[in-house]
Amino acid sequence: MTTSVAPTRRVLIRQRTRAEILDAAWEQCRRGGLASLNLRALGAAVGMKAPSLYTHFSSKMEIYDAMFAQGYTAALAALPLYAGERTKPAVEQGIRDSVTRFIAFCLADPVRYQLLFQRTIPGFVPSEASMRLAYENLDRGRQLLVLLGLHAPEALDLATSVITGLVDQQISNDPGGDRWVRLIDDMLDMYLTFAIRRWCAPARRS
Amino acid sequence: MTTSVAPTRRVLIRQRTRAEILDAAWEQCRRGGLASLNLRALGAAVGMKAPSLYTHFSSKMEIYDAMFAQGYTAALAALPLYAGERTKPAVEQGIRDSVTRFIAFCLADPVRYQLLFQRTIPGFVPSEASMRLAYENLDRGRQLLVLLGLHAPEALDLATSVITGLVDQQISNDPGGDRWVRLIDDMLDMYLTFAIRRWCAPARRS
DNA sequence: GTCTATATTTGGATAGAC
DNA sequence: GTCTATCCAAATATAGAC
Repeated sequence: MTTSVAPTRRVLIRQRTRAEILDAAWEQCRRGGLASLNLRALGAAVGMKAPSLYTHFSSKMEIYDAMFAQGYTAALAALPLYAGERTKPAVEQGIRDSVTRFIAFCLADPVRYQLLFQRTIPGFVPSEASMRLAYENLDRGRQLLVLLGLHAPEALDLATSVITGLVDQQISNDPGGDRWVRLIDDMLDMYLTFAIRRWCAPARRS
Repeated sequence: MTTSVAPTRRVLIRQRTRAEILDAAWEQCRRGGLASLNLRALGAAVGMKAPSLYTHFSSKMEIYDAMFAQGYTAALAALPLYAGERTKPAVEQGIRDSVTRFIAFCLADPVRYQLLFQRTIPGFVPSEASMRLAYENLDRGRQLLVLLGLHAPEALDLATSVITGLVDQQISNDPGGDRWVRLIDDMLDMYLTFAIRRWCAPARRS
């Protein structure tokens, strides 16, 4: 316990080196795809040899895990909790903004999207700490829907489904373009109209 | 030209061997993931050594390509052209059936889905012949929507987006379960209601 | 904390005998 | 057409010197 009291200069340097390595790792993945992460090249990019990386990360998978945690932390930052009025039109607009921002966040870095939201790295299993960030993220989406009166778990599942569907198609079939991005407003109209009618039970009917 | 007149016994045997290899390749991928395809193990599975595979396929990527073509051929078979009545309710039911069948086809073999509909194998680029099968598949979806009066390209893009979104979420977050499969009918209600209102211009407006 | 050297594994592909 | 023998090229990870 006493060890963490004084944030030594040495510790700060280590943290900076770690951050540099992760930056280089992102850069390398963006260029060659998520699976292309390579310790020799990564070492070279930060001016060291591959074995030296093991001073900072105990394995390649731990690097992926740190990237995973960074990505979800960024996602949470991109989706602040809604703090506007609680009137229905305001909340609905808040949701529209959040979803639009979330999709922009995803498309801004397809490799990050792949790491965070698809299961594509063979041996990679996120640590518990990282998974907590992921759950927190999903929960933020849930809270948004609750503000609209959408408490049903199905409402959230359908929402994640239409959002990731749109992002996936955009990335897979029109990378860098806007063929699906253009459909965001239609998608939101479609989803909100349906979800509110289906799960918001205006009076007491099922 | 004259060479293809007589389908020799030798040729038939070659075709059977090819088919055996591909079956084993699917099996191997289903077990270890799409990227796990390995020529030594594949050879062993069909009772030969790795180099012998090169008699039948000129490279590993050519095996993926053959699997890709097989997969899309199966997809086309799973989605026969609609041949029922042309009344609107009948056509709409036909679409619902087709989509439901298509989703079942996708979920029946997640590895196949990954190969056909996601970009996940590093160096793999489908051949032109294989791509034609992929386009033919998409076109079948387009034809279905046209029967409903949905000619807008956006209607097709939104449809592929909601369908793949549902499949992706099911595979990624509840493999083998039905958490998203249960939402198929809701998803169809949502999409069809919206798409018809949005793009079917009942009178001459917009 | 970083290096050199190396172990270890893996896996695609080719040459040439049979 | 299939084999054995090999080549070649990654790439992760460890040992031990400095």
